[in-house]
Amino acid sequence: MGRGKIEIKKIENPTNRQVTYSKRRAGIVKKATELSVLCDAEVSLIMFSGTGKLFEFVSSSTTQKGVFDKYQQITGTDLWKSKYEELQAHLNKQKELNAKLRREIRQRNGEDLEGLKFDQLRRLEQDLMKSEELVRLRKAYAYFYLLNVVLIFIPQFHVLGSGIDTMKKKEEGDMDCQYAFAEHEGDYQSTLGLASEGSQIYAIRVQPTQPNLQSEGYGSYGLTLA
Amino acid sequence: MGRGKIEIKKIENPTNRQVTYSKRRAGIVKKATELSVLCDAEVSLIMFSGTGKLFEFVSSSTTQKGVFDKYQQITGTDLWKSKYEELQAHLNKQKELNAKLRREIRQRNGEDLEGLKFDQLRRLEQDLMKSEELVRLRKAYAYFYLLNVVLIFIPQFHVLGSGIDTMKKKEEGDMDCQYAFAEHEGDYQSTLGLASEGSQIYAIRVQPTQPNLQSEGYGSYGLTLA
DNA sequence: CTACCTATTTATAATCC
DNA sequence: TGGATTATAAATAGGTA
Repeated sequence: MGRGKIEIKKIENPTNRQVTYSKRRAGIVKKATELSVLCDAEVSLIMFSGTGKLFEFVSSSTTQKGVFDKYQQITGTDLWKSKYEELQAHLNKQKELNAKLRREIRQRNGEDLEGLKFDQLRRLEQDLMKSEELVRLRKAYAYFYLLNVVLIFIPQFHVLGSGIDTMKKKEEGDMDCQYAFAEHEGDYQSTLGLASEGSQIYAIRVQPTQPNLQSEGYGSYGLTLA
Repeated sequence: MGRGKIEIKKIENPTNRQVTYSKRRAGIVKKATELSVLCDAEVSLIMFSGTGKLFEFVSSSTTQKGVFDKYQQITGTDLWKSKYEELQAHLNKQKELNAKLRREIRQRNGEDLEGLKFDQLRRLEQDLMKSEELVRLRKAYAYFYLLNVVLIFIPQFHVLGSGIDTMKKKEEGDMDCQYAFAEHEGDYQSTLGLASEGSQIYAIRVQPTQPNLQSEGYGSYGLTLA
């Protein structure tokens, strides 16, 4: 080397250390190049200086990825296995969940019922009936909405039967409005005297020209029972 | 180096090449060690000989995985990106699908119906009714099964009404059995004269002591309409 | 293969610009 | 920093065991 023997231990002076690093780095890269050419070997050399700066060399016949793939293949370990496995496990869970959901849908669709016992089938039937009722209720909402009618839900009136007649009888009841649909743009004069069977929905004519009678809740309108 | 200047090109003699590889490999590993100690650098050196044999060196302060993670972090590239991205994309698709399935279930359960229009709701209602019918049918099967009755499905009889009376009237019909439930272990004398409303299911008394009358299909029994 | 030997080439520490 | 110089240590080709 140079003027006097070198002790192989960390150079304390940062400037000298950096200078030595630059020189020796060039040297080792040259050695790596020679080795790969002379001996037809694949060589990968990666170096980080104390400041974190990267220097690398890799034989022209390959790439860093190529070297590492081969490295992992030969050492028989996948260094990123855990990362991969975690993702894979997550995926498998999702797939499993998916299968369950699909099965549930099939059963709710009247398919794939072979495995179910009488009691389970009875429960499923009741479930479906309940759902049907909810959908019907919602459909009624949607129907009125289509016809530009504001709907008021009055939960206190439990079994009122259906139709406008019952509604008229209960005109003086405690009308604690819980839901009010926003009005549809269009003809506010439309009025409909229908209600979903067995539910507490009433069609109410909107009179937007009248001053507000109520001012709390989800917006307020001048309302009169049709 | 040695006796005379060396030309930096592949050594053709395999033995000499191998010898040179061994010597220079030791040399470069020594250089790498010195570099990492003297200059406090992280060094990774991976070599494959022409025969595929692996030699490696890595600074004691780190590991090959550590070096490569840092390498990828600094170069800003994930060399195994595609591998993970593929998996990740798959996972995301599953999650998305999952959300859709959940939504469908919720809707079939009468929840989360806000976004649906009248027509969609009507379709959903019809779906549910159809499903309910199927579940009811299956329930009837299960009920008869519970009671140790063998059921025969006769698809040709389309609208027969319900009950044992109709069945008796059609006793002479073309009975092309398509489905036959395996008998339940227990009392073969049980007979039930009920059928699921509007479907073609009949309860038939099993007479296992009698010789087989039919021998094709899913198993054959001696049968008499109850 | 590994170890040693030795003539030579290379690498490089110290120094200066 | 970045080269050029130079004295000297290290590396190593080729050989032998």
